[in-house]
Amino acid sequence: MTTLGYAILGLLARESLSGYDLTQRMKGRVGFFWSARHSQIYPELARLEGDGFVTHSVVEQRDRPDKKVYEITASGLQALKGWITQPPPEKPTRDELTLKAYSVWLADGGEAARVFREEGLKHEEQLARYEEIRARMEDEWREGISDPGSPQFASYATLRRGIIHERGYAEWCRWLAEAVGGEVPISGRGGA
Amino acid sequence: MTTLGYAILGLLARESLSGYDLTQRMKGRVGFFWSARHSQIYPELARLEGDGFVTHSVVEQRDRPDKKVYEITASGLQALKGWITQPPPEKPTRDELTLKAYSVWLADGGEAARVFREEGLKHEEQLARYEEIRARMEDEWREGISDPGSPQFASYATLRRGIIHERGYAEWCRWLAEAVGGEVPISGRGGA
DNA sequence: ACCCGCATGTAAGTCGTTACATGATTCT
DNA sequence: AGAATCATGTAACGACTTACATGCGGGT
Repeated sequence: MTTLGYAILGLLARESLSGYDLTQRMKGRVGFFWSARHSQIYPELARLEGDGFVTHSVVEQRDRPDKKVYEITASGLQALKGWITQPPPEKPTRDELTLKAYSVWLADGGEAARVFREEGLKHEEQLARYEEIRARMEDEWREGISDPGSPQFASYATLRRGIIHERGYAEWCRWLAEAVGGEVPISGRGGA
Repeated sequence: MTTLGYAILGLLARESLSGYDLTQRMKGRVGFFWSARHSQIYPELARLEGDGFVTHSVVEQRDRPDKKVYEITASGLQALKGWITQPPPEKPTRDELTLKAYSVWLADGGEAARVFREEGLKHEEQLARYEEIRARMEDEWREGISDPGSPQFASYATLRRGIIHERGYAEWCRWLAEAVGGEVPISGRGGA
């Protein structure tokens, strides 16, 4: 069983979805630390069905093309449950920006500062988006969030991971940009 | 040019190394956010040499097998410099533990708490190792660290990234373990 | 007529891991 | 004699990306 398989089961455990719906949720989506394209999802769904972890039923639609809606089976739910509490295999971290930092001593200070400042901004923006979602969650799901047995709690947990990640990354970028370049441009030349 | 190619050039810009030496430095090593096995490194070195980014010379050794020592060329250094200040393509984050958290609402609270507590410990241990290295760096490289034009500074920068990463990850694991399980076992049953 | 969103697939290629393969030298 | 480290490669496989391919229905 692949990790992608469990990612799909994790979504189907919450609600039945078509391959297309799954693809939408896997598009680098908020709070969900995995991603996949439709070209990977459709074959994986076939494999999951072959293993008896999901079943599908065709839903006919008038105004749109028909779709196959996938549902998790008891066997699939069992497999998913078993996977959750198994310690994950540790995979080496690969981060291209940090790799660039490893060679930053060779670069022009100003240019390097610009890159790390820009990347820092991206993470700050993502952080802001996450904080907004968090505010909405804490507002709308007051009970769910405090109940570890609810999917809302789990969503909140992954979101928290995202917030901590972005906060730390942004902090590091800002520090490094400052250290290599120093001077922040007084007013931009109009570019991004 | 692949990212691995730049990772190798980044190491060779600091010192000339053999494929074997490169492999040692790529074994999930401290402060260096990339990794590769020898089976990937040797072919990549051949490719880099074909592109004129590195050259090698055979060094004969009496007490050990001979080795090919690779050196970065002017062209290789130029390519590396150009790469550093290019914004990296954003790649989707894939984190299996966070994915597990997304389905944690289905799991037994105690078992889940154990997993996240254990993972948290691993990150705390890695953090401790990083902090130790940092202390030594700050002690031994006092000048290098404050000079953005020195490789020591760059090493320190990647190490800082590692520290922030581990700190954030450990914090999240502790929070989640607490939230799902609560009670910490008074005394272990002897296991890890 | 053309583009966009919905909907589902296959094929080719890249990157990385695991396994296969060989050989020298040193230590026990 | 056998294990461990140094040293360099190739082959098979799996995961993921990009591109190819098709078709319906609605809006401009």
